[in-house]
Amino acid sequence: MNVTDKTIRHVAREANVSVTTVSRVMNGSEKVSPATREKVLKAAEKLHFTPSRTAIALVTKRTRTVGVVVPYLDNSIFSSMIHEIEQTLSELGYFLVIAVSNNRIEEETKSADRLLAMGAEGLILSGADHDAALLSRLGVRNIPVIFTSIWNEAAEYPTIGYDNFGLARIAVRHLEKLGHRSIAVLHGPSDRSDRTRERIRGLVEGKSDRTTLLFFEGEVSAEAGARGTRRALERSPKPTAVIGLSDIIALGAIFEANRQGLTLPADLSIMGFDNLEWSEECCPRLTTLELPTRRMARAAAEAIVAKLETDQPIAPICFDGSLIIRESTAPA
Amino acid sequence: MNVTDKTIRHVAREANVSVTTVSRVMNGSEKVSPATREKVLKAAEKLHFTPSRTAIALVTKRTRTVGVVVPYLDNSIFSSMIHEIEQTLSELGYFLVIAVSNNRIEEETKSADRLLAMGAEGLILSGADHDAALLSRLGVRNIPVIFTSIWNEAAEYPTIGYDNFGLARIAVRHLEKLGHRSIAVLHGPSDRSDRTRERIRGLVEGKSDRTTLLFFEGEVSAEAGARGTRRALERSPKPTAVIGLSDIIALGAIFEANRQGLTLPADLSIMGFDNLEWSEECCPRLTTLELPTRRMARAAAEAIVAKLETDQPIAPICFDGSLIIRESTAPA
DNA sequence: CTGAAAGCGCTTACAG
DNA sequence: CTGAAAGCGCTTACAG
Repeated sequence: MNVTDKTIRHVAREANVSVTTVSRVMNGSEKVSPATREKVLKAAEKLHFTPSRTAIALVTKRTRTVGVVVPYLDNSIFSSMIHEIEQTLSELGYFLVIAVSNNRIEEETKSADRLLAMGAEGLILSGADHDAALLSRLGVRNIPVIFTSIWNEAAEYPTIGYDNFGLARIAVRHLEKLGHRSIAVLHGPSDRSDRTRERIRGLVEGKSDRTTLLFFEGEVSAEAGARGTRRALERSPKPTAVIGLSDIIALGAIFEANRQGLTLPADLSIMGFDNLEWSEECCPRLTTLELPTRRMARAAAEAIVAKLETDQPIAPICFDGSLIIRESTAPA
Repeated sequence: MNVTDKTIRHVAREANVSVTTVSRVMNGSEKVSPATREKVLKAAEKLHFTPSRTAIALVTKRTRTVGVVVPYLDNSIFSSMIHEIEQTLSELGYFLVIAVSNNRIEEETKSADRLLAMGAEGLILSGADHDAALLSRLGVRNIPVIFTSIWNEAAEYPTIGYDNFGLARIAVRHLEKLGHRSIAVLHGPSDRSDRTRERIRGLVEGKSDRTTLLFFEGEVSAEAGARGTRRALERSPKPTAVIGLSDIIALGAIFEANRQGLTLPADLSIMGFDNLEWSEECCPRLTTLELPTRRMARAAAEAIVAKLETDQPIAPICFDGSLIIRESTAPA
């Protein structure tokens, strides 16, 4: 890509062979004599030759690039998901391009188009809820797509994720088992996230008739968690437990409870969703639902590459999450 | 890039002009009659034509892509930095590719090479401390580079960042003004981060002779912050204040202090560095040094594009940070 | 096992 | 204002 960059022709000249032969060596073709291969390799090394990805992309119509758009980057499990995807793709000889949607459909659509423009041959998206126009464009162009962080066999594209509904049901049952009958639920924008909607549904359908759920919607942030907790504690009777549908929201709840001078978890049980890096470390240590982020990320990356390489259909996968009981929840 | 994708030739045929003319229209050249331009635009739209970035890159030797490698993605200011860089580049018609180094020189080198392989024409790196071989490779290829998050006029490449030394000095003086004479400093791996070293130097050179600094090194995480605090509180006399050289470390300190039943900030003052999104919300609200991340990110992106477009030399910039005094620090 | 030639989808002198 | 032709750096039939 640079003036000083050597081309395949320089190598050919240096090794006294044709560019065809150089190309074959660079691509590990068998049909080259060991001696010739040696010569070419030596010449390539001597000239610091790196094949032009651009030229290769133009002729092969392959970029070996996959795109992923995530709702958030900070204070979320998405950064570890990206890390795992990148690692897996890298092992498979692929590149990753990423974009952030802030959980907004329009931003996601713009981001996805941008990633496509950057050469993404396949896309990994969060959730199953997307702009219809985007989906149809992807369909027309025949772009492999995987929906992650969700499990939905009826979705337009294969989902590789986990069962938000079932996990939320586990959460509410844990709280009920401890005797909680009035629970505040702090969650992000439900109209913009099917994962959130699924969790809410799991809570609602998983709870017993004697349990009351109070919902507070806000952003996915500690600030929103604190605010939701404040509003929840103004109710009477006060809820005895709060569940944040993301750990960062639960963290805000802890902050607010501390600020109000409550003793945790005696005065208020708090649960999260994610199991972020600091969740075990916070005070009290956070009871939460661990999501199978890394396994999911790896599986998604592998599946999309398999699809790209051998046109193998993508098999939907539902990974298990797990309840991690720590110190932030106690009997009501 | 796809079978169904139209090429410039299809458009030319549809509009009854040459590919040269289509190219000119797509590039907004003046030398096209309005009527012809109209015809071409109509044809392009009708065929859903999108020029192949790959082909354009091959012939122009320009990818309009810049790469940035950051030490971390989660629990850090780097995600907002990336967001701002991406936005700026996007406004300027450029693309962003990113990679994470985990603050390790070797990973950074690998990442940088990967970004270059992906077509990055310029690189934004954190700090001024990098693999010599990488730097020389960048020099040979004449790749524009900017070092961020640091200020160092003697660096091999222009720095667009802030004065970690000066900011740390402000921090220690704030604590001293409150009467603290024994201060625990919790920081990340100093051998891997010149930014950390600068901050430590600022603390050491900024403090008065009567103040004692106790250093505890660990990862950049809440867990490490908690562990460092634990060890610090085993000392006698106990430090009356702790400063985490990142907010996430300070958060760990808060967790640990809470766990030990301390009353904050009366029993222990805690300060951070970053001003993350939740720093104002935590309990007690965190006194910290706000870093000019967004301004810095925008300036870096603009500078590297200017360099790429007009070969304008990159002017180093030092942005101001600021001390934000909140509730986590009190008189000793 | 090796190479000459065509072609991927564009841009850019050059000529008119 | 418009177009024919060469060429960017590779790969891939095809021929030998």
